[in-house]
Amino acid sequence: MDKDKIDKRDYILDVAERVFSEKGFDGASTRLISGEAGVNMAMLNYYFGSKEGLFLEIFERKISSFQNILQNLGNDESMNAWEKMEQYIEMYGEKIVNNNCFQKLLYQEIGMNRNNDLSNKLRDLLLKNVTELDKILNEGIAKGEFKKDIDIPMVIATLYGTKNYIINTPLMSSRLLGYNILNDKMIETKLKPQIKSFMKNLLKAYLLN
Amino acid sequence: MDKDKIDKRDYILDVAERVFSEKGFDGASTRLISGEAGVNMAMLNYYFGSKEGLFLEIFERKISSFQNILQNLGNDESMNAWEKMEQYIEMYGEKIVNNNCFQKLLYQEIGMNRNNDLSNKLRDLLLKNVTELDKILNEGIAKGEFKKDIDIPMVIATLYGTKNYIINTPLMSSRLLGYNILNDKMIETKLKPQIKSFMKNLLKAYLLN
DNA sequence: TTATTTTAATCAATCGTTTGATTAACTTTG
DNA sequence: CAAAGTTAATCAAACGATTGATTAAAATAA
Repeated sequence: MDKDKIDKRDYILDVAERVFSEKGFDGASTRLISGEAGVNMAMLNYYFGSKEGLFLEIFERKISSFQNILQNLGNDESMNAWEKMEQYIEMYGEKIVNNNCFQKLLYQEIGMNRNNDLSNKLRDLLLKNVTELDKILNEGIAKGEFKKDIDIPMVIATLYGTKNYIINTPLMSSRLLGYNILNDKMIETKLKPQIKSFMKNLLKAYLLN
Repeated sequence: MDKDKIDKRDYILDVAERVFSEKGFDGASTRLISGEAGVNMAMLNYYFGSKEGLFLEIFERKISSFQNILQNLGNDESMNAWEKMEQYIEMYGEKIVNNNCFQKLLYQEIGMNRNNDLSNKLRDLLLKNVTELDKILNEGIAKGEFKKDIDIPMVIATLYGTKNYIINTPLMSSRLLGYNILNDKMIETKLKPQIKSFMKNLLKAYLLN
């Protein structure tokens, strides 16, 4: 059946996403990925052409869902700039737990600073999200909600940098925070509320007049 | 000469540090490192035992200089907590340019979350730095300089996360900031002042009463 | 000489990929 | 309907290339 074929492709992508994020691109061998997925090694090349093709598809699968989530927020006229920021932080806090290993994989690849098609594509994708945030911050300045001298690029770097620091170095962060952030329940009950609350307080103090 | 031998060892370490941080541990083959350093491949194993031994020595070379830099600050009685924070941010801003590729290599390895001796050693080292910062923040709360409800671990994560985000994704950050942070002159004249100034303003707004 | 440093050649292991054969399901033909 | 043909899916096996590591010989220094 066609359905089964799609499911199997998707299943391989699921497994590969996990293995890549655990081991990195180089560390995740095609033998390991195919082994974990319970399929023959040759299937990876059969379905995705190459290891890099497989890697690419993992990201492309997510792109569409990334695209329009933030655009609706940016164009919403019923909220002021700070309310949009709060909403942005809420969504961003949710993603930490939901796309944990995808986010890690994403920034791991970007951190390599390769100049291949894949890396450039990923950078463009992330910059699209950044542009939405940039729009909100500029709107806040224009409307007099935010201080005039705020450093927009640095605010963006802070927002994403703090999140990445925590989820990319879980063994460090767990000792820093005092609880195990590799535990899903801890992420849900402690990390998510903590990071949302902190970011709102931090940016409220910095942005608002 | 013994001198030359030490110099050559050190030179290999310099080159390896750069290559590792550019390509990652797996991506940096012994052939590439030895080629860049202009020495025979076998020299790496002769001097450092193995590839991992070489990797380890790169970090061990830096550890001693890391140790006591911050301790002097923490024990200084002539400054109040916020002045110490400012001083901390100054030193932290300087390190961005000075130990650029070492910092990158450091967090790249920690991000792997391996459970070998090396990774555990590195985590302990970083936590030592963190402890100093923790001390300053607690002192500020105790003395009534800082708000009582500040989130200390998250402040630390923000400080290091923002820095790492910028230096680990230079191609992203350059587009975000509007200038090329791979250019040393740009780092010196623009990035360093900007990140120092921003961090002081951000934390001043969040920490101070 | 003796001891140390450096080299080229080679090792087994692993990498991503390709191959040719086989299976199963669907389509076409008679 | 049944036989023949066609297709995609899957497999074990092997490919050439590259990996980190080792060797024994050559070069250098003491």
